Amino acid sequence: MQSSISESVLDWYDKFGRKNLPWKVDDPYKIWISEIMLQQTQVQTVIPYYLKFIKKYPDIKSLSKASLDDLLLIWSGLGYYTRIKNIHAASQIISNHYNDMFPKSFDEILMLPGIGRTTASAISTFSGFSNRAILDGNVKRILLRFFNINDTYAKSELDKILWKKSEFITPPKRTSDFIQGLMDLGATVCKRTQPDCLICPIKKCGCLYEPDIKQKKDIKKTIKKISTLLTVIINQHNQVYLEKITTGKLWLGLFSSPTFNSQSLKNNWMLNNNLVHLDPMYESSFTHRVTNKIYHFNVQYYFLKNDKKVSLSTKNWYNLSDINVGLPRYLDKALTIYRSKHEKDNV
DNA sequence: GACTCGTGGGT
DNA sequence: TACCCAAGAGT
Repeated sequence: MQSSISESVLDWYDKFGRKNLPWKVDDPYKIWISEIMLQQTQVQTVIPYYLKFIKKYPDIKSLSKASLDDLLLIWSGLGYYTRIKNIHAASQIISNHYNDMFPKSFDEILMLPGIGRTTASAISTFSGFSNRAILDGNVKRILLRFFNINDTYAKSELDKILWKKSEFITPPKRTSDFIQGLMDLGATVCKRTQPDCLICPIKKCGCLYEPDIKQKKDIKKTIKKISTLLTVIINQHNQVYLEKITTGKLWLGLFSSPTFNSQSLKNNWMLNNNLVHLDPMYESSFTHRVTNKIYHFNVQYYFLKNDKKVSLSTKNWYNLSDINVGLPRYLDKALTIYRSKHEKDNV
């Protein structure tokens, strides 16, 4: 007689589950913020961002008063910036239409921007408003292995099958603990690499996974290499010149030193701003990977003395020791290089 | 349905 | 190194 998956997962969760995560609280607002942060982002990365975010914006009311620029600043470095734009939009909806109370019904939660089926299920179930299955990366991996599902389906069809399976194994009682336990199991036992099948609580439930059988590999995707000129300008007040990114979708709304795809475009910009007389203090280069692209940044650092010929806007300068706008990680890297060189120069 | 969106970590 | 994946959703 095989034990049921739900009982086994719940027993295991009671003993080994991650119950001290900071978003294990009775507040749908905080659960919402954590669930958005956790999309495609590992727990250890999220924790410091979550703590800082909740400290500054402890409820819907404080959040709904924040500007998008404020929110991009606190999200800076976490990635997938559309998430925080959606949080901002959702906060306005909740403030205007739900009287600053996070909605309780699954359908209302699902309507909010940035919230799909898994996130809506997680928020409403963890909040005690519903008892729904989820289908995140952990649950997908567990189901694929447990039921030995062939990876020959089209993606949409596979998702349908996996959702059915997830609903099938998800119990109507203690649903919150079950879906949390399932994710914990995926993260700590049924891992992507080197799964610990010997200690797995649902092995005895009829798991069909055989770790020794090699899985077929996906088709390799080509990685684009992109070369970019990054122009870091520092003035005599230890301020850096930054512009808001307004083109494309990547890093849209964050702030950066000017970037150029070619030397001639950079030359034109230098000419238009009366900067051609400047020589770089030094140069550096580094790479920054973005999913299927690798940016190779060639950085030139300029020092600008008080120079009235220069036509850069006076509004675009930010104190290096306290930059109060959101930056992409690549600019952090570039500024870290500057700071380390600057400190050496002062020794 | 394929593609995009960031960054950190693992192999 | 080059590639994969992580509490996915939107276009």
